Amino acid sequence: MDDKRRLILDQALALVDERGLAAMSMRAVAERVGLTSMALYPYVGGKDALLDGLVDLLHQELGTTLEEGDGDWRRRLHALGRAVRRLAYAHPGAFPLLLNRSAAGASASWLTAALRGILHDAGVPGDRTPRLSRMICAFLLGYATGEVTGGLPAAPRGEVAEREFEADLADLVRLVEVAVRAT
Amino acid sequence: MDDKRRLILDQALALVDERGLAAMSMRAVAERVGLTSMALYPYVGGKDALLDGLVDLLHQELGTTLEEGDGDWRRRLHALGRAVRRLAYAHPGAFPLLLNRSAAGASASWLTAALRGILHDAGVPGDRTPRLSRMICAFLLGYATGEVTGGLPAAPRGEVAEREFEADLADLVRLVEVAVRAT
DNA sequence: ACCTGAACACCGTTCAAGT
DNA sequence: ACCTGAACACCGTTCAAGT
Repeated sequence: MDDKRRLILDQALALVDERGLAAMSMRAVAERVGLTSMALYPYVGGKDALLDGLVDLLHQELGTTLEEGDGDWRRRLHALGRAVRRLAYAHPGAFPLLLNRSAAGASASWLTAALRGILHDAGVPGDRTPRLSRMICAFLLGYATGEVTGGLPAAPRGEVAEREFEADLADLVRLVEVAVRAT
Repeated sequence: MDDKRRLILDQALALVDERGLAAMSMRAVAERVGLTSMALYPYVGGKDALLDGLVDLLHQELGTTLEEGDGDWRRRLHALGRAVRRLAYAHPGAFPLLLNRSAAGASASWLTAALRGILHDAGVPGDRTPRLSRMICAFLLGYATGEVTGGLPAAPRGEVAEREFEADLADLVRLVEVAVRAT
């Protein structure tokens, strides 16, 4: 079965959620699944590959969470930004992996594709969308990571942080509008 | 002597530069310094604290590298952005620590202070500078981290990447200008 | 004061062996 | 086919002991 691999990855993510990334040893994951650590290797292939699997899982969850609305691009950009931030708070231990590990997997390029689609619909000229989408991606991942790890200095907390993030998203919209007008 | 602590941190950073973060064990650092791992504890106090020390070292190096020019704010923002990116390429193994570990140290808030100073001189209203400076900080750290880890999808390489980053910085300048006009 | 040896409880990973 | 026991070379950290 290949859903065994999925089961292992799910349990690994749950473990990281509950006890942090440092607590995720092969042995601890195996115990959660009811196996020995050596039994995991055929399914997930070593710890490094397991971590890549978690990155993939997070990207998938982002895609699932996000209601792929066909509303106007501003609303979709807001929705994407909020989804990224929610993902960070849902998995504070695992989320930093997104920016720290190579985004080679197919589900990783989903984010880029979604972002480019939004910019396209906003009217951003085609030669500008790759760079602008990478910029926004870097901001969203960097911001959410910093919020969840405390890596960004002088970060607010709770409801204030939420309002500030909304204002940031509005600034991103403005950045896109400037790119459109500069055509 | 307290320069012994500094010597240990320097050797730890050099080790990470040469062989990656995963290779930085207490024992490996100690061997580089000519001691046993147990001798490090009084100076750096455990591995976690050593990593915090590396974060501090990177922030300090950023402050040193950056010619604190008194030119116009646009040039200073460019200089700051380039300094952050250069730091990432100088220490690709250690740089991701900046966003992944709590920025509690005094040298961490230096970056924020520098950024706020630039925005202030740009004419950004005082109640807008904290949020805008955090935005730019998140982008710079997120972008440079992603570039160095491959965590940002579809990232270009070499000289192309450099030109794209310059264009990104120009966009940041535009973002600031918009914030000034919105007063 | 500064350092080390020995020890403890853990790692990731391999591989022959079990069913 | 799927799993485990035993083993290997490593970890971080403590603490009594050395000089």
